[in-house]
Amino acid sequence: MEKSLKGFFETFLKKDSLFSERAVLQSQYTPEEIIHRENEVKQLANILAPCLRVEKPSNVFIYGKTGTGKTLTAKYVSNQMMELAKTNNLPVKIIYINCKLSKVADTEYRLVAQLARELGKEIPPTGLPTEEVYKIFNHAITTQKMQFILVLDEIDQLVKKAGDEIIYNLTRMNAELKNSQVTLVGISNDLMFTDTMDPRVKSSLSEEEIVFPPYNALQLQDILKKRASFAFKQGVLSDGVIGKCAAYAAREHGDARRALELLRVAGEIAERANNKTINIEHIDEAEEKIEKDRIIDIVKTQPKQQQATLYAILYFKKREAIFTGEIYDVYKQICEKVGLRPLTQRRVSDIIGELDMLGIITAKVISKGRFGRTREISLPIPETLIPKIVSALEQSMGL
DNA sequence: CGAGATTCATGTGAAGTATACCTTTAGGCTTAA
DNA sequence: AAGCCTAAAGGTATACTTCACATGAATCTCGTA
Repeated sequence: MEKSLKGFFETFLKKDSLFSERAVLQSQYTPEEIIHRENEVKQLANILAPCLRVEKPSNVFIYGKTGTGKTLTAKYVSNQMMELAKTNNLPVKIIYINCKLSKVADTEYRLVAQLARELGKEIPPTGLPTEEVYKIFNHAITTQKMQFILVLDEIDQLVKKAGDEIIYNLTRMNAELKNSQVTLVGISNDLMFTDTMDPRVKSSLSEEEIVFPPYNALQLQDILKKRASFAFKQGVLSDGVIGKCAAYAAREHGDARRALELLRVAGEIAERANNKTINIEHIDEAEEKIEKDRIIDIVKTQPKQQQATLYAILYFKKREAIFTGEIYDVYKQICEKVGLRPLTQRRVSDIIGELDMLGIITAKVISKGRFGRTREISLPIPETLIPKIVSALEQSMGL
């Protein structure tokens, strides 16, 4: 056993990789230059530039669908500015926060706490009055005498969950600050979400707006080609692979992140299968794997109650439409089996809503007329994945 | 036959509760001078 | 006397419960043709 494992590692080392620089395809990677987004980069830079002269820039609201380069552009521009600020010793600080990473910034308290932590303050996970955390944050900002730019990614998630007062409070901070100023950059991929906001908040957040249109198939190809040339060794990509990736992604409203991921995973699959080149079939496989990993990951990291609820839903997998009441009955049985204290239907109803938000299930409120009113739940997940999710759930709940 | 009332099963909002965690404060004990 | 530790008091955020009311179309009711 030991020997064969050693052998495995040895051949693994000897086997030459298809990749020359895998990181280039990973989503956190920020390339040296951004193609097909020159305009947006310029716009954002123009808007934010005043802070280099220690004047307050306008707040900016950026929106566009997923994978249209919003985050990338924001990061790119902020990196450049930070660098410039550093070399010229300018008092500028940019803080980037992704509001979607739950547990990091999905309530007012958590967001402000996270902001304060970015400034090196220790904030407990609970216990302090939110007001107090604001004070700490305020203090941290005032003492540093700087231009602060807060980049709030996926801001729609935050507002949906915690209301728009947060943004109002943040924009209002400037009135009280003497030395420093705060500029907000909100990033959202939900175009409609500003409609639900208080008009005052809306207008203060979007003093400037930048819209990111989706990439078209050609632009996607350019991007993929560019990255692929860094990421892979020469000649490992078969003809048509890039085209297919781009086509896939273009179909999904021009999502470049997805296209890149597709390419990377396809590469990994090919490599693992000891293939010398990446073929079109690998792309199909990659597509499946990505979807699977994404869902399994979400499912596994859910709290127990959410898992139990989901398990109850999956119990009905064959049926098209499932109703809340049925789910709750099954859910209670599951709780008993696993030794979990069952929650009330009220709460389970909310949990179903949360699962819907996560995109694992689709829940729609319908009225069945004489037979009451309920949520109609269905699974947008491919059939083949369900057994895998079920076993992942069973494992993590100890069934 | 059709308009309006009824009804069902659950959605949904508000308010209350339990839990986990925080800071502050006041003793009580230890320690060093 | 000063310093440090601990426990109690007083406070908050979050997840959840309880209570009460809101919904909205299928079905029922009843007046009318």
